[in-house]
Amino acid sequence: MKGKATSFDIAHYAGVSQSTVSRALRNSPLVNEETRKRVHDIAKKLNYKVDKNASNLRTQQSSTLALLLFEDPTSDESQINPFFLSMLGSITRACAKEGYDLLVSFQSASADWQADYEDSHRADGIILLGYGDYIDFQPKFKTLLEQNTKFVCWGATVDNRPDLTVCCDNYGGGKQAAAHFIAHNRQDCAFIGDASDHSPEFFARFQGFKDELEANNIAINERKMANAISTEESGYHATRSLIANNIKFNALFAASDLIAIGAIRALKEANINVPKDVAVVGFDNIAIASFVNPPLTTIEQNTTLAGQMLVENLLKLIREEDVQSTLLPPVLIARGSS
Amino acid sequence: MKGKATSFDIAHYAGVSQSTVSRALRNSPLVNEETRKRVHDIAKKLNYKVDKNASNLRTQQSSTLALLLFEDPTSDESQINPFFLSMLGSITRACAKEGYDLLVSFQSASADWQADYEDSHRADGIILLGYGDYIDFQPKFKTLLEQNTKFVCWGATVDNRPDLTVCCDNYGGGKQAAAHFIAHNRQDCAFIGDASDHSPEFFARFQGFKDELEANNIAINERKMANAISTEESGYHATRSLIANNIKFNALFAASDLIAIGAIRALKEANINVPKDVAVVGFDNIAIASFVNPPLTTIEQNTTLAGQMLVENLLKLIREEDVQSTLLPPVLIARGSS
DNA sequence: AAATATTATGACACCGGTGTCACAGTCAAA
DNA sequence: TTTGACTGTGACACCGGTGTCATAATATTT
Repeated sequence: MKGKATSFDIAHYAGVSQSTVSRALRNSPLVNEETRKRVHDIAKKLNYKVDKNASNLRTQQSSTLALLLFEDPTSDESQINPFFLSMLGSITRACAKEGYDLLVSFQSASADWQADYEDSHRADGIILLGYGDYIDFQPKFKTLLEQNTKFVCWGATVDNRPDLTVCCDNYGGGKQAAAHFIAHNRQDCAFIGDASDHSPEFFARFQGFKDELEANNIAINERKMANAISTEESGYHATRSLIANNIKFNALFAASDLIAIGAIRALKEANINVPKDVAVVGFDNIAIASFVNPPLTTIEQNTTLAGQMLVENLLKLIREEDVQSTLLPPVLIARGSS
Repeated sequence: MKGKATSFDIAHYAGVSQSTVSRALRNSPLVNEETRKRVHDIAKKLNYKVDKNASNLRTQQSSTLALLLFEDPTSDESQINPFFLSMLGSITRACAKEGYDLLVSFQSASADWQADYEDSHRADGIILLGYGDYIDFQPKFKTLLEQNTKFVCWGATVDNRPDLTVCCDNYGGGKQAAAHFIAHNRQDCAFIGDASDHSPEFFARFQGFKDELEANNIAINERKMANAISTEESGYHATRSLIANNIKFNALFAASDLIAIGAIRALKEANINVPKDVAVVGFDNIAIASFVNPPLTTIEQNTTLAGQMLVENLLKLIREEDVQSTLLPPVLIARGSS
């Protein structure tokens, strides 16, 4: 057999029409059981596989979802944020479970990616995944909505469409971090992350943290805050600058685990003991967190659930079913760093 | 505009035939520059995107590669080996650079995955990625070859087809580990991993390690070897069993970083100091390695390069160009654990 | 001016399936 | 026996592009 077998080849061998082959292979109830079996057998023998392109073209759908990963533009090119990798893993699994393929693609937030996947029928829907400056995204979200492109995003919110967002209750997570410090009698708190609204997730974490402190009559000093993006390097430098400015604190909430790990490095370097002098709490619970020294206390995001929800919600959107806004509950994992 | 725009719509607005639109959009030299521009402008205005399914169907190729990830069947369902995640990242990037999309899929080694991607024209070629029991694969490799399916694999070797394999020089890496121990005067070596040929990569690492020791007149005692798969848990238990059997050693080579990290946990628990009492060397240089305590000395595999080579070689195969067998040089990264 | 080459375009078959419609054959109800 | 329902199948248009061939219009050569 030269080239791949087509349904016509099978039709030929089975002595039926190509239409019948197509129906038989999709187990249409219209075909006779005996015919169905014969066709299936021949298909197997010829190692026949339905041509996805032809089938997708006709049915106008692809059984494929696209995952677009937006990385922090300033982060190190060579390493992907482990939190996203973990999400990627869970999304892949969730897709497989639903019988969908997953196209993975890295994008820079500024690029002209909108609808490049869905309009071209490469994918039935898009999952957007990224930290960072989602402000750039709003006009693109608008375009996507206008085109009726199906998409969900992690973290970022889309105006008036809470159903398109799956995210962790960052605000609640921030509160948990604060409550944890208060419970351990650490009231002199620092925050490292991005407290501006450039990064809505970090912002919400900070907001929850601050609100909980204030609810307990503890103010957070602006000088005890430093900006960082989600890398170890950035956390390290931010913390160093606090230390260099002789800022004192006995508790540190980092907006992500990578930041926290960098912070711990800076603290150690300055001979500040963790957790004795400064308790540190991170966010994400990436795999590394439990292996650093001391093991990192952190607010866990359930990536398995998150991936599932992203996929499920997206499929609902595709099927034009109702979708609820999805907030996942974070859980504080207490370890040695606090 | 209801529904997506097609090339006919553009043809209509541009006052040319659909054929010309198709040519213009692909910048065929056959079309007049002025026409080309006009068509492009209208396409942009209508937010037109070429339907990939139609185009792929006609051209019989998909500009897509499939990545099949085979996980250690016994490993924890919820976590993906960080080394693979890192590979996944670099493969994704390499694909993007070459203008290919990447379909990602998790598979169990035993499943009936062969050719499910390529024959169906979902992808032009397949990348196989996995540790573990590649023995199961050989018959499937045969099927793939018979079908003339293009594929490359990481680690595993395919009979008589070294060009289909990209892998790290595991044997050389093992030698480096041994040389490192010898240089630091640690001659009483243990090995944790799988020294059987179920796992060709681990086996090669062990073989190199052993050969280098023997080249220096050091024998490795079989009792100082324990089996483990590539998880922290497994490394922990294997090491514990060595300790429980009162086996003594002052150097430990783990077949992967995860195993090494588990081993360190077991050693610490038994109050054996790393690196003073036992020097530990791992393999992979996963992200976690530099953050554990003590930081792990390890044999680095260059995942960026590996991903690139896998993609490049696969594309060469697809284009029917010659491919060389590719062995990547590992590099020992000395850190605190040795 | 005629012959030839070049350029730009349209018509149309084709890729390999899916879905609709028509229809022959069988069976049950009227 | 006729009518209507049901079953299983084939013919055929269709999805939205791509590639080939024919052809009209223009430029170049003889």
